[in-house]
Amino acid sequence: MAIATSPSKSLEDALRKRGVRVTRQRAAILKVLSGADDHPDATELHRRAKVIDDSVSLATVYRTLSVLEEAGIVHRHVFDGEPSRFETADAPHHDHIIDLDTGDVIEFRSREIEELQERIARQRGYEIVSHKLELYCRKR
Amino acid sequence: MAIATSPSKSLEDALRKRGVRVTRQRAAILKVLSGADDHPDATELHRRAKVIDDSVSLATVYRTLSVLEEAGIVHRHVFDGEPSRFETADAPHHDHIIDLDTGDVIEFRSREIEELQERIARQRGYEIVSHKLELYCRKR
DNA sequence: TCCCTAGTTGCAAATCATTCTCATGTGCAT
DNA sequence: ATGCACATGAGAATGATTTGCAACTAGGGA
Repeated sequence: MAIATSPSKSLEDALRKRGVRVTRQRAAILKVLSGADDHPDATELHRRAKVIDDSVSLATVYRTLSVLEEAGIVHRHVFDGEPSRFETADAPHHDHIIDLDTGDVIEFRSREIEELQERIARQRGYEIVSHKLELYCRKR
Repeated sequence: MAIATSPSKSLEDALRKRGVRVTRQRAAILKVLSGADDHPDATELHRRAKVIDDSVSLATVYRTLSVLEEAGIVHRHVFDGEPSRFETADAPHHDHIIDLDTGDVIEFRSREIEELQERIARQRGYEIVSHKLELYCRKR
């Protein structure tokens, strides 16, 4: 018989394995994060987490997001002029198109660009720790 | 005899031509901006502008930067976790390497990446309004 | 299962960058 | 030189995020 492990449960295990305590509020936030298919910000995550556990405070949402980011479980995206948005780090690396009219975020991936970046940094004597490629766009 | 037009004087003319008033404080900020070879933030620009004209307030620095940005005379860069930085828009378009250890900003340019971005956006039915490519790096 | 304690939390106050309000001042077309 | 639409300084307001602190609790060990 297969073990039905929900995505947030396996994230909880991953956290415990790293010595991070899985509290009631962290579990709620994890569940929300792994169920999200968009790129919510802290306030929105707070709103959603409260549905699961009304006691979760906004401060804890922020604290938890930092913890999860450091654990490599979520990625933070800072788009121009808006609060940070978050997504689980399970998907392979990708960059973003931000629809300026709707705020929608479309993910894309380009191995070619990635390689060019690598080459550029190397030429200048640097190694890339992280990078950000955002296309602020409008429908044609 | 050649007319010695300082970089900030020609910026002043460009502004007046666009119907933007060149006030004492705007002139000071323009002089600082055109003399800067780094990427200062508003507070740093305020510090420098006060040397020229002690009356310049931080609020006016912010207001002026917005005006200059809209006039296309300066570019604003929002790097992760730090206040916005500014530079005059005279140099051709370029992207940035941010040295994570020193905060230094190195400019670079890649026509190939630019074209790839263009293609990616187009494929998704978008046209690029602006884009951001930042490489957060460490010396190798 | 119960305990203990280092790690967590909620709340509110604090920070930080940036914007806004408003009364006063001034660039510049006429 | 003059007027007035636009600018400015000072400080309060805003919005996102962080922090101080006293009360709580996860989860390893007895």
